[in-house]
Amino acid sequence: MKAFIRVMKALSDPNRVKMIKMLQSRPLCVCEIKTVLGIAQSTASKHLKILEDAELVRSFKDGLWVNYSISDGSGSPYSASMIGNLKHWLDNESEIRELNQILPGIDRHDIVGK
Amino acid sequence: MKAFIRVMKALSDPNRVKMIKMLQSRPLCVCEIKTVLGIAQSTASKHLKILEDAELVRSFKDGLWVNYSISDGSGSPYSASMIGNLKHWLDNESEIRELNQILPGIDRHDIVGK
DNA sequence: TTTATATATCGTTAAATCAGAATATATTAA
DNA sequence: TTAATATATTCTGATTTAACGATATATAAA
Repeated sequence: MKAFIRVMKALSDPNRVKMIKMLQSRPLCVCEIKTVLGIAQSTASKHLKILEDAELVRSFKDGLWVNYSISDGSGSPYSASMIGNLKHWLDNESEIRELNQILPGIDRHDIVGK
Repeated sequence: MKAFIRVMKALSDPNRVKMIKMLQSRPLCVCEIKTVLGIAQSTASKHLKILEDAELVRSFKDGLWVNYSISDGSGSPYSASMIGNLKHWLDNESEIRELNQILPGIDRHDIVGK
């Protein structure tokens, strides 16, 4: 039950759902994600931790960067199912379409501020 | 996006998930649900409202009783999908098995206190 | 009409959640 | 070693959530 609730809670926040949808396009670092969503770095980092605890995403360190990507689903049937659903769900929502417009122009090397 | 979040939030509480699982056995009134879960009547009523707002359950009045049942899924693809998943998910969890043991012995006419 | 009963709503309190700023940690570059 | 940078963690305040008791509403029974 706890694992299921963890997945549902992880998907109960708009920014976290947007993160999932973004990561289904390509892996991203924290600074790319916070830039697209327009939120503080600490906020993005915490959201990603919640997604990772629910086994919806995973992370790999690459020097100074941490790359987040969609989980392969092997960890939890609940996260695997929801990831599958979210491949198509919400695609027609304006909030999601905006992300997909911005995302191709985002490059971690161009991100300036702190 | 809001409809999706509403469904995820509705399923983010253990008592509400238990309600869904119970209602997948048979329709129930509020007093049966509160009795099985051991919670206050007002608490049960509010949880059911949240489930109904997410289109996961529906209700019909029958005199003094209000019968809650699982939604037919026509209202929302998100709720329809989650209801389908929850037909089998969590069946092996001890918390859910206990419910299914208690439930057959529950009859609204035998419920005494307020 | 009066009484009893099932449910919904309101009021309150405690706990959980989310936000950003500030700080700590870890790695790379100089 | 020192400086710069990406991320994680901590702290604090504001908002949301969940619980229960008390009250309001609606229907059935007497």
